[in-house]
Amino acid sequence: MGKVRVRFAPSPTGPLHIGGVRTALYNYLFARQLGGDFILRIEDTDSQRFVPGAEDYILESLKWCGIEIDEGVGAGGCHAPYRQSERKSIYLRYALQLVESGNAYYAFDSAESLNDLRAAAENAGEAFAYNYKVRSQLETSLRLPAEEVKARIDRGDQWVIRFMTPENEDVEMDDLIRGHVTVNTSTLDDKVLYKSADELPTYHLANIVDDHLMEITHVIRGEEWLPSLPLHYLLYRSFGWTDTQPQFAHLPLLLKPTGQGKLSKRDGDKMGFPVFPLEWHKDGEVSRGYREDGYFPEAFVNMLALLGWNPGTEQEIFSMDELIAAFSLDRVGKSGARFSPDKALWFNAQYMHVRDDQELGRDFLPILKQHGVATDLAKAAKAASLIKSRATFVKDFWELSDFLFVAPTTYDEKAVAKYWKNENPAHIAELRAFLAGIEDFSAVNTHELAHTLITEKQWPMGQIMNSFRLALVGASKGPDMFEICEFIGKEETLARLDKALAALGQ
RNA sequence: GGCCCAUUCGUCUAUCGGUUAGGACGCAAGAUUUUCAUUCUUGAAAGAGGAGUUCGAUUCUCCUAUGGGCUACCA
Repeated sequence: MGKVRVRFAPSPTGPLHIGGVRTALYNYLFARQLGGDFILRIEDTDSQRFVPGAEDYILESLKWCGIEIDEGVGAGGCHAPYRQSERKSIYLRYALQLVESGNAYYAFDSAESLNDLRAAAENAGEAFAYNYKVRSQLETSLRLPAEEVKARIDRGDQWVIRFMTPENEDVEMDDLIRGHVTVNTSTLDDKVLYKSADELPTYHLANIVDDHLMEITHVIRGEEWLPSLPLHYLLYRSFGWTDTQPQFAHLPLLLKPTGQGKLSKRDGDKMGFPVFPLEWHKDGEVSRGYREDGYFPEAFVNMLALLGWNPGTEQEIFSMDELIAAFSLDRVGKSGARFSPDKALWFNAQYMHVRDDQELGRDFLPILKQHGVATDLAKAAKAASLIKSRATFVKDFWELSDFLFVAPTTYDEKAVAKYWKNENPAHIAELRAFLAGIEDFSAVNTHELAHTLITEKQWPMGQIMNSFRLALVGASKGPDMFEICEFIGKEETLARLDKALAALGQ
């Protein structure tokens, strides 16, 4: 087999949701592992549903995720253009080719007459299907004389070209994930392939023609396409392209966290988690995005990769390179995966714990500034190193470390009641005097000296340390006490102790 | 309604006929720690139901149930 070529072919009808991102990711992983090409094609054949900005959104989302486009919109390539609206001139030829070979026909039915037929069928308790049973009685080139057909077209009547689905034939299909699937063609209807109204093909035609022209070898897409796979097989056969037909893999869908149905745009807003990679603005409404919520792209990608695929080992944390090496379509599950916000949080926390301090410091700096703290990168990075093990997002940092930058103004009542009693205040006063005599205020040094003092004096360690923490932090939280001392410095440490002794009494 | 796909702890999942059915999230308990976390240990928690096939089925087949998708001149 030649070079592997896969495509991600979204429709720019709105923001990509995480299911779409996962489809792109799997395509990308598959291509990268096999040294193939990952192509981005924009399927904008529906002029009605086109949403401005959606294409940029898709591009930016892929970029944020670290999914690199080898060819296509945003990258160029020898099969350009990659936007179907810019390829519209090529599709009619192919539709006509099918008409000529007897695999498709013209249909002149109006939208109203079709609606009437549907309504009539519904009244009779059945579903209307445009298929072998009815097509010869409708306004089609199958029934109308050739001259009449030509006259109508010349006259400018609107028409569509429909695929003539063969009757009662079993289509045998193979799916890389689902295995062998058989469907009888009599259950299918004659899909519209091309419409004269806007001179545009429908998804089915454009998709097959472009995949063929772009030499796509593997089609990896969502399960919602499985029902149209027989049509696609038939289309390849009618064109005579069976020998180069791509292999198919239909991915299970992403389901709502609770309740039923596939994940949809509104779920996020309702349940308080993002369904989009990036924030999306539309008509004054804002839909949350993973990026804006503070997720690391690596964590987001890692989480998504494991939703429907697993490596068969117990490894859960994967870098993109590791995913590329480990990914395989035959380890993709068959059933829909319910998306879990909790797990997403956990993944981000895992990446947070090992995140570079400098990088975290850079992200923390503007937040500090917002709170009126003027400090430098070194301090922000140091603070990050002290608190990242208890954070999920950088946005948690301030709440977890405000005491590193601002002296407490209040003291937690419960902590006061629990620790600021008995001999403790007096011991704290003694500790304050002791610390005042220490030159080297590094955490290791103060730790050692203070521990020695407390041990020699036989003070209760837990009581003293907690009182100490209460005085410096104002609450029972935060990193190692001596790390805090080092961070705020000797002067501030002593000042806070004085303040606490004054405020809480001895 | 019709067609197609799926079904293991609450959730994501491992198992490719023989296992005390494993891991992770979440939950609970405990350990460590000067606090809060982190980390570690432990615990509760699953094969939808029914028929087959087989010496033996979570695993293979069928039926039922349930869930999902599709059923547009949308993708």
